[in-house]
Amino acid sequence: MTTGTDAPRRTRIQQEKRELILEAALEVFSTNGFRGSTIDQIAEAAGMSKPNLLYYFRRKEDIHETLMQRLLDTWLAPLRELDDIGDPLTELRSYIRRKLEMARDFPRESRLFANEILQGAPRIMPLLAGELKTLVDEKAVVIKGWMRAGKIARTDPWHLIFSIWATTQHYADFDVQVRAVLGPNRGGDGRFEDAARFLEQLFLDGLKPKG
Amino acid sequence: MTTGTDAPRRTRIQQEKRELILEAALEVFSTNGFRGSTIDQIAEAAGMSKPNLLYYFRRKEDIHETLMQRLLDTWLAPLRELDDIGDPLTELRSYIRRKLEMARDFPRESRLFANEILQGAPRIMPLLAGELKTLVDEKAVVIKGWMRAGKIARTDPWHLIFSIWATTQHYADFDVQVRAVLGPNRGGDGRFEDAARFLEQLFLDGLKPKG
DNA sequence: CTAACGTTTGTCCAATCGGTCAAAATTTGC
DNA sequence: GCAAATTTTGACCGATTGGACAAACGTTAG
Repeated sequence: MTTGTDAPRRTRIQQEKRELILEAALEVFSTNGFRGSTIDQIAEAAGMSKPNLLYYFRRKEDIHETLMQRLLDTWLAPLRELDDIGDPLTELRSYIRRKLEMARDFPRESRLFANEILQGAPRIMPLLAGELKTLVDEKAVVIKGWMRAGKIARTDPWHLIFSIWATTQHYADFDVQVRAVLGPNRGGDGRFEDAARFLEQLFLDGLKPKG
Repeated sequence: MTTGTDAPRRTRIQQEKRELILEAALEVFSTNGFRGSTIDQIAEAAGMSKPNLLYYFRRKEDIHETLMQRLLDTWLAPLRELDDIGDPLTELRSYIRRKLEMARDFPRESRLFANEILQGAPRIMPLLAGELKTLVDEKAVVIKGWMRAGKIARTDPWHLIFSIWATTQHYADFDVQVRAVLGPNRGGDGRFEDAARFLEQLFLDGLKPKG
């Protein structure tokens, strides 16, 4: 009731232009943060005038809000897919791989999310303590089951999920640093394959020598 | 020559007030980002008027620059300490522990750094490709030596360092999310001990069951 | 006391910001 | 073609921003 009608009933032009604006806003917001971005920047990136943009989104915050709502769904999709069918280690390995692919293919989304969290998540705090916590708690139960069954080592499921998030999203959020440190040779397109190989080994075997 | 005199020759009051301003600016910048922070906010946090603040730092950027320069040194100190003396696994374990303690004790510094990197590191890019890369390459050689000696498993030293950075700084940069997901019970002060235990196990043994 | 120096503040400014509005241009339904 | 509805724009507004500046304040050495 508070967020307007369920069926926005938009024209074809409205849908296209709104999509154009959201795409431009993702680019601008993810690199400058919310307060660091201006409506003019977004309008220019979308190829339209500022008043024209404000015809489709009345306030700057509306753009950001729409962007965040869409983002969370796609962003949590890989975790939702983590299921009890199949081998646990394989399941976890493919979750890590999927998350790393998202960091590679959707770095702007990752940075937008990181920006929001860094600043204390003022706009999505309820979602974190609600929807997100519920989902993670749910998956923690699944993982605990695997531990009880002796399929994976006993450890803390919540921190395990955190570590997967941290290591994979690092390649999107800290991409500049990763490329700078790896240098021109190793910092090229192959860095994600290297990361995938490393992470797989880390999460499966750790660092202790085989002997 | 381009950065003025080597000895700024400041009075006692100047040193104290500059320190006060930097402390206030760390608080403000780390929570709002550079563009999201105003001189007025920093001045108020430092308990002085805006023109008075501008008497000690002529431009907003000067405060940020001074802050970043100091930050990098202390931030990289744990990695510098990573040495060839002592047992490799112990050495790595204590590096992880030190980094996690820094995330716990200096979260504002971590967020300030994360903010800068997220936005493409416009102000410290030369440092990343220079000083930072040199240091990491140096330590990568040390780690490679451990691998050749059979002391730790063979893997990519650079990505190993990335994963330590990512997992430890996650508890500072994404603190709001961590606390929200862990909930009121487990999200209290004990979360860093839990994280330390988990990370130690992850980096040493991975997830494969012991059997 | 007073001159010199370092410190603090009130006032002001130009630029930029998010957002409004009425009018013009365009598309759409008939 | 034409009228209604939709889309686009130029001009504008008040608020906020980073920063300048001169005057005032305080302190200290002589």
